[in-house]
Amino acid sequence: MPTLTSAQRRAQARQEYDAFLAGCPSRQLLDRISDKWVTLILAALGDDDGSCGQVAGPARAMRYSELSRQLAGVSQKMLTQTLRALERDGLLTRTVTPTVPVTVRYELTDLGLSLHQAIRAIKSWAEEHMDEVIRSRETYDAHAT
Amino acid sequence: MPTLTSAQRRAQARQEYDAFLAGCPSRQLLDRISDKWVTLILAALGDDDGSCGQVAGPARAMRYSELSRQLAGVSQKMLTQTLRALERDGLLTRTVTPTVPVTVRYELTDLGLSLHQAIRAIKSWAEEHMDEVIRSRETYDAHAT
DNA sequence: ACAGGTACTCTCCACTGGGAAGTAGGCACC
DNA sequence: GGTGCCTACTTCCCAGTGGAGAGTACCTGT
Repeated sequence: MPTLTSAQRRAQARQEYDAFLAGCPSRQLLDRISDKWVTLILAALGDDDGSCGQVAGPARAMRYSELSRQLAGVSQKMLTQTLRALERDGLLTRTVTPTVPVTVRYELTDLGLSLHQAIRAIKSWAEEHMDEVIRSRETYDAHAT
Repeated sequence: MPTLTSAQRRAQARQEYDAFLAGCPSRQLLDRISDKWVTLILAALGDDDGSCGQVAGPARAMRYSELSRQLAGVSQKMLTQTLRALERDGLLTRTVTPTVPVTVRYELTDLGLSLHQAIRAIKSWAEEHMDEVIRSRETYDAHAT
């Protein structure tokens, strides 16, 4: 085989890279936090409100229905799925209390709390710079027209 | 209409929330950085290698093909799309030089660089705690079996 | 006995992102 | 001089992911 097409070369590179990717912990975490609902749940449980400074409250532990209400955009499927994933990763604990209707409480672990701190940094950035981003979008769109 | 079903109430809550959501800058940003490729491009351009401590290099500006190589997992479609979005948001600049085959250079703006700093915090967290997460997953899976 | 609440699960569907191939347009080799 | 290659994309098609909404199990109050 004399020459490889660029497509072939790219495919090969990707394969090597994927193999390397699978073994990279940081990348795995990135896939985890690159999930909209993960960050929102972290924010909701991490005492600061997850809803832009309105429904505040230092609620450290929350019930399924509370989370569902606070993150109103989430589908029940994704809420359950995401909570399970976070529990699996040791970021929160799930406690079932066999009360009248069962009560399930979700609470951040120390690990989850520490990740929440990192996410707060992103949130601060957003609050500080989001207006710049929005202005940039406006001028960009204006030029594009 | 005497009673609303819980489904109806939920639907209503979601609508109000969505309307409010649209006006929330932090949430908009969250949608932006909750994109796998956005963070990876930020990492690649932000001088520290985006590839787990291997292909290091303080390359501040990169060409399309360089990015494509370094983030080998990305499809060309998504790379283009993501770069355009980041340019629109004022996080990076796109410079076309009409050389023999056109050369396009992408470079972080100060704004992009500052976001990169925040993302580094997440990266540090990952490097510090990812082994705990992995261990948690293993024990969780073991119990589930 | 029947509506209601909690914490889910299930099914269907629309949209998103991936893969691969195509495009423009200029050089370069034969 | 035509075939082929380079970069930086765009386009098309398809599979997988997430959302909407209904269904489930179990108990309670009236």
